[in-house]
Order: sequence, then structure tokens, then C-alpha cells
Amino acid sequence: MEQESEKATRKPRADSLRNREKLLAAAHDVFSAGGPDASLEKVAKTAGVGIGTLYRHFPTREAMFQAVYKREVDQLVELAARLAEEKPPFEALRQWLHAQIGMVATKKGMLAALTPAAGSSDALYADSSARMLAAIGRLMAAAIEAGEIRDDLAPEDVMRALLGMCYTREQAGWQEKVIRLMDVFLDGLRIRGD
Amino acid sequence: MEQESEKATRKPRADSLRNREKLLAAAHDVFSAGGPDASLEKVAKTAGVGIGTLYRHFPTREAMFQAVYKREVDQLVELAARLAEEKPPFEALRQWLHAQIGMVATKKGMLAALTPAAGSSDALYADSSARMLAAIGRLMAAAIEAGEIRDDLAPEDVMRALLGMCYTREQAGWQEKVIRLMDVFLDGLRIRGD
DNA sequence: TGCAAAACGGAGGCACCCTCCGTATAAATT
DNA sequence: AATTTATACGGAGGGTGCCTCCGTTTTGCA
Repeated sequence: MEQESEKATRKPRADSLRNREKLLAAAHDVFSAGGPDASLEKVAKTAGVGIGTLYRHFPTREAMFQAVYKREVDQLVELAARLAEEKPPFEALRQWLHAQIGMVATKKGMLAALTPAAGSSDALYADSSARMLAAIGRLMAAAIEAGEIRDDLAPEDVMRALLGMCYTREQAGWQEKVIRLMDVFLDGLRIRGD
Repeated sequence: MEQESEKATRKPRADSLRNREKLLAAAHDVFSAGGPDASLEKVAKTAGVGIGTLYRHFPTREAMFQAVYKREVDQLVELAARLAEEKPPFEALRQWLHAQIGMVATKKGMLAALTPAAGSSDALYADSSARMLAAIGRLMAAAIEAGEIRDDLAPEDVMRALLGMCYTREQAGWQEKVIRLMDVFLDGLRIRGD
């Protein structure tokens, strides 16, 4: 019988992986729409699984937030890499920032949920933050090298501008407003070929 | 029949006023201890009234927060005036700041509760804030005139220091820690008679 | 003192939280 | 392919909180 560790680790079941993924997708949707206090039973129903399955995968609300958050960071970092390859530098930066806005809706719940228990999840947070800054840094560097944007802003500055704009998230429809604000900002960032 | 306005306004019932006051006191205690999501039924029970009575006086959770908040601002402004009369200037300032810390526990729930619905309660907020700054300004002016503290800080600065320190409110027992921090800060503020 | 307006209190219906366990199913074994 | 067995599934159920509604009690006024 072949096994690498002393513990007999069976291959994880396919349905388990499927359900985990379905739950994460559903959680993203539900929390984006309903805020951090949205019902976990609604998440389970949206995912099409039982409430028991949800709790087995994510024992606490915060565990669920963290998993969603990490997944989104992964996706955004990957998206940055793909955009950098496929699009002109400025356009890549623009599209990536737009994608960011969609994420903040969830991060909102994240922040509220993580703050009280701070300390347990600091590492996750710091790491994600660093990766995000690195990703935006690469996009900006490319645009600067192409002579498309100013070179006197740091990645942190752009990040702060983005998050600051999102701080007005209150009424319905804030995402559209922030996208417009962000486009104005990008217009200011751009070097025009006059 | 004598009445001042066209509407026949009967004198408010004594029990109503009593219960309202009991509810506000209970709400302060419960929210301080349990945070903004504390149970309203616990508030009613602590106050010794039925849940129906609570909802009649404060139809929504936010209405309750606002009432508690306003009451605390009133009390603190009044306390500032009394301390200014009865205590030496520096001691008055110190005791008032300590009292402030007790309030933040409730304001925490306040902020979380007010933010989403911003706009409906802006006026209340701005007014309270101004009154608080005026109160601390008077205490500081007295201490400056007596030569007890430095004169190069504005009321806003001290307020910001206080709130910044309170931002670490997470674990149990944060109030004690903040009181110690605040005393250190006050020690720095003080002009020593060397 | 009598009476009607106003306030009281808690039962009841609903939603959500989380646990527990009988049933179903996928991986391992033969 | 059939059997075994570890693992995952789903939802009923017990508990708590939210808020409404209405019969009962209290209070101000005449």
C-alpha cells in the first residue's frame, strides 16, 4: 500500500470539492448583494446545498469570509497577469481597477468581520495586501515604461485612491459612481499625446 | 380649556417618561458590554419593561442608538461644565477624558449603526461633534491659562488622539489600557514645574 | 370619582443560527 | 465488478432574536 505520509490520506471526494467551490461562488454573490450580515442559509440555498454542508466546509462566518477573500485576491492577481499580457498597458490598468471595485463589495463584509477577531487573521491579511500591491505595481510599471501614465505615483497611492472612493459605498448603485470617479482619476493619471 | 397650540396636547404620562429613561440607561449598559448587535430584548429585560414598550419608544435600532448617543453627549457636556467649576484645570481635563472613554464603547455601536443610513442623522452628528469640541476646548483653555499644559495643541488634536487610542478596542479590558495610554499622553501634555 | 386616551407587556409568527445524525456516495480493496 | 468503509450530504430540530398586535392596566383630566 503506497502512501507518502504516515497518515492514510485518501483522495478528497469529488463532490466535496465541487460543493466547496459552489459555496464560495454563492457566498461572493450573497455577501456582495446583502452585506456582511447576510444569511448563511441563503448562501447555502444559492449554492444548492444543505446548510449542514456549508457548516462542514466553513465552521464559522469568519472562516467563510477569509476563504472568499483569499479566493478573490488569487483571482485578481491572476487577472492582473493576464491583462498585462493581452492588453495595452493603460487599458490593462484600467480594466484591473474596475475589477477591483467589484471586490470591495465583499471586502466590506470582510473588514467588519475581521476587525473584532484581529490577530488570528493578520497573516492572511498582510500577505494578500502585499500581493495586491505587487500586482498593481507591475501594471503601473508597464504603463509608465510605455509612457502612458505619470511616474510620480506609488502603487500605494493608487490603491488608497481606489479604496477612498469606495468608502462612499452606501446607497444602491455606488459601484457605477465609483467606476466613473475612477475613470476621471485615470484620465488625470494619463499622459496625453498632445 | 387652556391649551397653547391647536392640538390638544395632554401632559405626557409619568410612567412613559420613567420607562424611557430606564430604557436609555439599560441600552447604554447593554450596548457597552455587548456591542452594537446586542439583543434588544436584553435591553428591555434589563430595563425591567416589556419588549413592546421598547419598540414603542424606539421603533428602530438606530432610533435607539441616536437617543443614547445624544443623551451621552448631553451628559458629557454638562460634566465638562461641572468639572471646570469644581476641579483644578488639569484634573478637570483628565477626568473628563476618562469619562469619554466610557462613552466610546457605545459610540462604537453608534458608528456602525449610523454609517449605512448616513444622511438621515448627519445633523445630529455634526451638532454633537461641535458641542464636544467646544467642551474640550473650554477645559483646555482653562488649563493653558493656568500654565498647566502646553498651548500648541488644538481641541481636534486631543480628540483625535483619544479616538485613535480607542481604535484598538478589541479584546476585553481595552478600557483600562486606553486609560493608561491617555494618562501617559496627558503627562506629555503637562508643563512640569521643574 | 369616573372615563377615555395613552401606555404597558408579552404571546406569537417569522427568520436565522448552529448541531446532530441517519442516509447517500465516492474511493479503496478484493 | 462487487464489497467495504471512510467521508460527505442534507435537513430536521432546538434555541435565540426581531418585530407586531392586541387585551389589560394605568394615568391625566373633567
